Amino acid sequence: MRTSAKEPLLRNAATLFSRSGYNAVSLRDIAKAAGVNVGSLTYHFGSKANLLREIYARHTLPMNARRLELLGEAKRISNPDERLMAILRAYVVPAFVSSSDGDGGGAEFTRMRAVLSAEGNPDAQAIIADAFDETSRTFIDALGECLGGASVEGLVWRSQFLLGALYYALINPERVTRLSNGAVDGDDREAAVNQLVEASYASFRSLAVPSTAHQNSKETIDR
Amino acid sequence: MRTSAKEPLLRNAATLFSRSGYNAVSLRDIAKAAGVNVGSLTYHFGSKANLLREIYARHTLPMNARRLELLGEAKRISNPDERLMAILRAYVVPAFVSSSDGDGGGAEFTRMRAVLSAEGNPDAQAIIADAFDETSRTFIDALGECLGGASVEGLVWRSQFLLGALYYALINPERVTRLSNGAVDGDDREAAVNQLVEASYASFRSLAVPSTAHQNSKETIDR
DNA sequence: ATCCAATTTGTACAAGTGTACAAGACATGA
DNA sequence: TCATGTCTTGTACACTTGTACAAATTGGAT
Repeated sequence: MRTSAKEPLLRNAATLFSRSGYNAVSLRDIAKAAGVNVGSLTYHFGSKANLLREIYARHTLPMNARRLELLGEAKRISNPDERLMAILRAYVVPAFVSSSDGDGGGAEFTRMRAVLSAEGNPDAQAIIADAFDETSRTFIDALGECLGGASVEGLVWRSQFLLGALYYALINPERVTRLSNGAVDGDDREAAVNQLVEASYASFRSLAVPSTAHQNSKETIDR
Repeated sequence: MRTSAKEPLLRNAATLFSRSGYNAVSLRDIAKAAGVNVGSLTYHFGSKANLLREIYARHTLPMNARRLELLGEAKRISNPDERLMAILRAYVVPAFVSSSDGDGGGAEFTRMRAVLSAEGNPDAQAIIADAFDETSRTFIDALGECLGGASVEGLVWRSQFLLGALYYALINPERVTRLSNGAVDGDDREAAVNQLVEASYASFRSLAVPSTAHQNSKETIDR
C-alpha cells in the first residue's frame, strides 16, 4: 500500500481550523497546505464535517486519558491544598503541552476546540459535549472533595472560568505580550500553565468554608 | 426623510455575528433577519467589514466610558480589598448587562467580541486591540495599586484569564447548566457576574505580597 | 402637485464553496 | 508481466458568497 496522505491532511486541517475557525477554512485551503488535490479530502473523509469528527477522534481519547491518569496520581496526595494544586495541574497541563505524538494533548487541538466552541458550530458543539463533559464532571467532583462545603454553583462556575481562561490564553496570547509592553511573553506556555494553575488555585481555594478547617500545611494567610 | 433601516440592520447583524461568528453569517442572512433587501447593506455600509466596524463604533465608546466611570467610583474606596472588589465589578458589569439603549454595554456585544476574537478575523482583531487595550491597561494599573508588590506578569496573566472567563461565560452558558445537572442556570447573568467577580477577586488577591500587609478589614484567612 | 434627494429593490456578476465522479497513477501479490 | 485494490488527480456541478448598479419607491419641502 502506498503511504496515505490522510495523516498529514488531518494535521494540516487541525492547524488551519485552530487558526481561523471552521467556516473560514475551505477544503481547498487544507488541500493546498498539504500539497494534495481537493479530491483526496472527499475520498478520505467524505465530508468536511466528518473531517472535523476525525480530528476529534484523534485527540479526544488520549487527552482525556492523560488527564485522568494525572488525576489519579493527584488523588493520592493527602494534603488537601497540595492535592487541589495537583488536580488543577492534571486538568490544565495535557491541554497545553505541544502534541509530541501519542500524548494526545496538544495546545493546537485545544486551541481548535476553543475556536470552534466560540463559532458555535453545531457539528463541533455536540462532539465536544459528548467527549469532555464526563471528564469535566470527574474533575469537579475531585475538586469538591478538596474543598469542604464548597457549593455546586461555585464549583461549576469556577470550572467554567478555568476553561474559558485556558481557551483564551491559547486564542489570544499576543494580548498578554501587548498589555505588558513586551515584558511578558504570551506564547510562553510553561509560564501560562503556571500562572493559570496558581490563579485558579486561589479562586477554588476561596470556596472552602473556613469553619471546617481541614488540616492545612500551607500558608492560610493570603497565599 | 424616511426612517432608515440602518439601525435595525446593525442590531440584527450584531445578534447574528454574536451567535455564529463573522464568516458563517452572510449579508443575505442579515438582510433576511431585518426584512430588507441585500442591496440595503451595500448602500448603508459599503462592505461587510465596514458593517462590522460600525457595530464596534456603536458600542465601544459607551461601554468603555461606563467602565471608566465605575472605575472612578471604585478608586475612591480606601480599603484596598473593597476597592479591589469594586474595580473588578467595574470591569465586568458593563460587559454583562443587557444593552438597554445608551449604556453601551451589552452581553450580546461582548459575546460578539468573544466570538470574533476566537475566529481570529483580521478586521476585528485590529479594531478590538485599538478599542480596548487602553482601558485594559488602566484597569491593570488600578488593580496593581490594590495589590502591593504584585508582579506585572501575575497581573497581566490574571487579566487575561478574567477576560477569557468572561467571554466563555457568555459563549457557552449551557455547559454550566449541563455540568450541574440543571442545578445552576448558566444563563443567569447576575449570578455569573457575582461568581466571576468573586473568583477573580480571590485570584487577584492571592497576588498581594503578605509581608507588605496593607491594612485589611476583611478576613484574611481563606475568604 | 411637483420635484428632489434619500432609500430600497431587483438583478447581475465573478469568485469561491462543498461535493461527486471518471480517469489516471501507483505499489503490491500472483 | 499483469491484474488488483488503493490512492490521487482533474474537472464538473449546483449553490452561495460579497459587491455593484440601474430602476423603482418613498416622504418631505417647495
